[in-house]
Amino acid sequence: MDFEIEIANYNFSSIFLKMNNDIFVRMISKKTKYAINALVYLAKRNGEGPIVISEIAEKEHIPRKFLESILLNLKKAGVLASKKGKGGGYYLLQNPEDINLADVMRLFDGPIAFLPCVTYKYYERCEECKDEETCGIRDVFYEVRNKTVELLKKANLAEIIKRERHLITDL
Amino acid sequence: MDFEIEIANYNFSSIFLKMNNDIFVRMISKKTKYAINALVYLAKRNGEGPIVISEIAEKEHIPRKFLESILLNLKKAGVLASKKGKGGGYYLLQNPEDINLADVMRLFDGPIAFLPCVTYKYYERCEECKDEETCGIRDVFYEVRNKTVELLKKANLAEIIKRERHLITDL
DNA sequence: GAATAGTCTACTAAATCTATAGACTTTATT
DNA sequence: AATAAAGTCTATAGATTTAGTAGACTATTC
Repeated sequence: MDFEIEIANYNFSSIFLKMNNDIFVRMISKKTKYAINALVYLAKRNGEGPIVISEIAEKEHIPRKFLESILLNLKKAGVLASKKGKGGGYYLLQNPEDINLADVMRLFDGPIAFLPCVTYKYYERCEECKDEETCGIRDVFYEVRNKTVELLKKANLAEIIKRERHLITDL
Repeated sequence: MDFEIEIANYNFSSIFLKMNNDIFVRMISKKTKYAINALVYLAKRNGEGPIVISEIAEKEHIPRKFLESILLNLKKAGVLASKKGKGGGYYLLQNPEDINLADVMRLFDGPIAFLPCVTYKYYERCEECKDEETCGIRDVFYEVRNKTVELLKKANLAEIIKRERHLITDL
């Protein structure tokens, strides 16, 4: 991986205005990241029966109590199932092929689009917008949303694990 | 524009978990939206000399005082110039072709990537990550970032205005 | 019935977003 | 020189979100 492509025409002052504070603001939340990591972990051990929270927390470096609530959310969303008591834990309820990053991100962080007027299920007009029908900005962000969702939908748990294997092989 | 494509394999519970509060959390900030709208406005009137803040604020439905600080930021970034006193105002310092959405978004909202480990200039390791080199999740988000930046870089002010004209024609 | 393991409710500290208020500086015009 | 126009700078604040933590409760297995 390299980022050479972009160096060519980088015009702007490269300094973010918010240099003093945290600039990683619009990224996916830790909740989503933890969820994805936990799901990949469970996908790798799919079929082995329930896995306890503490194992996932430890192996994936996720705060245990925080992970609890995340897994609970995934259960409510129908992605995971759980078993209480000894020998209990969490396991996938769907096939690894059917759980993709677009859905996980939406579950925890809401719509993937950059603007409310180009979301799939949560459409909302931009307050300041003069005419949505002819908005060139919207047109761009609509394109970006579509491409992003397309790539994230392809990225299911099985695919992520496959990529991991490829990356290891290429080392 | 329609969203039919996606309906086919939408597996998850379609209800966001954070239904009670604002779900439009990860979208671009109002600051960025206002900045883009102001820039497009200035691009349309490029060559007419300085435009006063209040005119932009009024026409684009942006809170005046808020817009002030945004334009100041854009000036500091070298995108705009200003003139004080009577007959003053703001105007583009760069060609409309050279001001693109990727740069504007970065300026106000920080990196475009979904993960700190795939940013172009603000790389940071994910704390919880076990091995970045073989991370399938990173691989996916790297792809998404590249495609997104590609589309957003193409979207310069001239392009946005061109799209607007096309959309009007198609009505 | 004891140990294991998930469930639920409540709380908190820190940060960010979206502004608003007001004093100050520079410039053009009369 | 005075005045009005217009951008600049500093400070503040309410609302919301994020990333947790604490602790009591419930169900299951041995």
